[in-house]
Amino acid sequence: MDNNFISPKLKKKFYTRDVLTVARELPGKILVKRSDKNILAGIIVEVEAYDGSFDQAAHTYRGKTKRNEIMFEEGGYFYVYFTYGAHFCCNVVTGVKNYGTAVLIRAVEPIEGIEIMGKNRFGKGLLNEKEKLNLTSGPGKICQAFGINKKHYGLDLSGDEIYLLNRRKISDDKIIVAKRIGIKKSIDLPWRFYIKDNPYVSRK
DNA sequence: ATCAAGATTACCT
DNA sequence: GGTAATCTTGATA
Repeated sequence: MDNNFISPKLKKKFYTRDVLTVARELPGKILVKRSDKNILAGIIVEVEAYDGSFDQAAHTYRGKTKRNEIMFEEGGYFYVYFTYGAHFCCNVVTGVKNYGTAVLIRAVEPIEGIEIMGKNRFGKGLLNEKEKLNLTSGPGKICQAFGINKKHYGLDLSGDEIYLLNRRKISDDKIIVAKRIGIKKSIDLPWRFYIKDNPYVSRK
């Protein structure tokens, strides 16, 4: 096991800042999911910011509902939603209470528990190169590989089940800033951040 | 009660 | 490149 795992867990303070600040710093951090049976982990390589105060693509744009209520809490909670009849997507809530902001985790590079992720995604632990690249290169894929679902809605990221670990910040010249993917409103906001040339990024 | 849309993915040509 | 699959949610009546 490499020294990624001695990195400290990101604390409340990290998440309670402005959503774009947090989104910019998330690539390079490590997503961890722990259970009594195993540890799954991956380096975040792609994210998108959502801000309900004026961003029409955000789930919080039209106010609080049962589905999005956790996004109106202060930063540091896990927002999981279900979409297209098939996929869960996971987010990190940011900002202060009542802001309605979060960062969607769109892709990670798997580093721990790859065999279990393979079983969750493809029903087998031994993967070829193509399958490995397809493990967690999209928001729905991450949740399937990590076994993230509705049960994890609203988890506190300072707890022990799901959390992020710090790592050195990725330098600006290695972060690509782009328009977000898969939305039909507020499409021009440059709120997607991903690591340059990383093969696990969902799309160029 | 009904309905349309969706922060996607896998599979097709 | 394009599109079917699939069902929860939120909006409207």
